[in-house]
Amino acid sequence: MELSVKKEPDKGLPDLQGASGGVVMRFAPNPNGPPTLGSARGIIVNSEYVKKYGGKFIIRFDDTDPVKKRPMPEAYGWYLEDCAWLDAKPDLVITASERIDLYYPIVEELISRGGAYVCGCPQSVFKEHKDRGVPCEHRDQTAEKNLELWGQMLDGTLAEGQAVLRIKTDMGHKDPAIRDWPAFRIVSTPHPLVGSKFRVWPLLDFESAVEDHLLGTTHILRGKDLADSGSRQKYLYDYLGWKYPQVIHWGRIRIHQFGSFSTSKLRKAIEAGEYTGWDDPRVPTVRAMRCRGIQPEALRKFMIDLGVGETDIAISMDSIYAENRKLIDPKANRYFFVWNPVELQIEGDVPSIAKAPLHPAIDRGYREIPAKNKVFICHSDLEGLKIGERIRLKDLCNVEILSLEPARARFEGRDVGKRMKIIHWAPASGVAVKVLKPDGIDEGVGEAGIAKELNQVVQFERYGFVRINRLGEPIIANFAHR
RNA sequence: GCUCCGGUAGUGUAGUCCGGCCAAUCAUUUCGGCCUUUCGAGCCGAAGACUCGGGUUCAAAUCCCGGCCGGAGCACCA
Repeated sequence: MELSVKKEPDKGLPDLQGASGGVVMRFAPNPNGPPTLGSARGIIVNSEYVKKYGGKFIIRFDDTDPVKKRPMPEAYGWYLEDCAWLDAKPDLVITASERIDLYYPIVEELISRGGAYVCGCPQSVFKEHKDRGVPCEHRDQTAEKNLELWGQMLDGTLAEGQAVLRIKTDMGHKDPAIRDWPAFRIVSTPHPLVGSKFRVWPLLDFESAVEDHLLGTTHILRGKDLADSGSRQKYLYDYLGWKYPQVIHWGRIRIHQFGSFSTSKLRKAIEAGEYTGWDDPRVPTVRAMRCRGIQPEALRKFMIDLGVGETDIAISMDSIYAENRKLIDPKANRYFFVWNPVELQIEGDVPSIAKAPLHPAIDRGYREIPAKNKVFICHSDLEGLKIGERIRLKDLCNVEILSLEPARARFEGRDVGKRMKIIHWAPASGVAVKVLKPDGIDEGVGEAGIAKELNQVVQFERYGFVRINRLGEPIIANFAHR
């Protein structure tokens, strides 16, 4: 008898076709800034597939535009740093700008096989040809002529803007995006990494296609904005007799809390001083997340759960925060931080030391906070109090409110009462703390023990999780989430 | 204008290829209760979705056609 089998919900990433023998996958950023959350998705999902099937994970810097998307020399290292932090160390790192002379022999081969030609049409003229679907005069040049012109591109006889190398596809192709696409152009601006070593630079479609072949890439994950690239590149693969990798496209990712962002826009805003830097808590970079105490595992889990759908998605940081909270809640020590502090005078026999657990559920010992007849409480807490009300100062004592302005209270015993309103406080001798949040800055005073938590994630009770980033006066913490 | 790709709860996501086990998964979110010397933590419970219209079929989230909505490409950008 056959048992009916309940369909199991798929966990993790969908299977890749033809991946059983291992995969070679790459993430190919242009290093014109540090990785953003969008890059993190590419880094994480590619590396996760390599972990799943075995093989090689490659970081390839597609830095072939010295002008419009000019690379930042520092950014190459930033990518590697963030990859390591994301537990996605590449097996191989290559940089396209250092490999341009690998591409030139391929061009000659292509020209000889009639797959490419040097086109001298001004951009606007060629666009007309493309729109009408008719070849331009250069398309039928002989291979010899093309080789000669290619040589002139390389040796400087032809100036920037005078010629491009095109891949021959089909000028009558029903999709205008596919018609004879440009593969190389002349750029006289020096490249930030290799200077003026090359003057003829490949465009993305060519560089990426050739590198994917050279590196033995088996599977490509790319944004669906590049969906037409495959159709273009297949012509090149056919001329050369290469086998095209499997391709998966995914949609654009937007984040509610950050709106739409691009590396170049961020760069401008930072240069203009709108943000303090690439790790400003208001910015959606991987390093900003790190400084806020977001754990790499949280990012990994989140990105893997997103999967590889082609739909454009608008996600909320809430899900990342929820993942992160599960990870850091058991790890983070608790401290008191009072924002918008106001003084509370307390009459009577207030204990001179409060003994409070570093964690409510896990035994990690205690912190000792000096108290006295004066403490700080939050202005917002004071506003909610009434004269005569009895409340508890957490881990210290109970008090009865005598007056609100100025704030005064009377010691009313140390035993924890049932159903009593509990607020937190900070010692009069506390340290200044400044919390940088995505939506503003909170300043206040915290207990001195915070200074022992440099580079750690802690929870400020009744406030949220923060990462302590700099000691000093004040101590600087970046806000993670509630 | 030409071309391509999508559309499952507020947000994501599984299921769609190979129709029935889907009165649709999981997470997040929101709300309620319990617990708690912080909390948006924990425990328990609830809310909430197949873009629309036709067709095929005993049976459609799943296949076909059309509409609507959304995204992308048509750069000497990546």
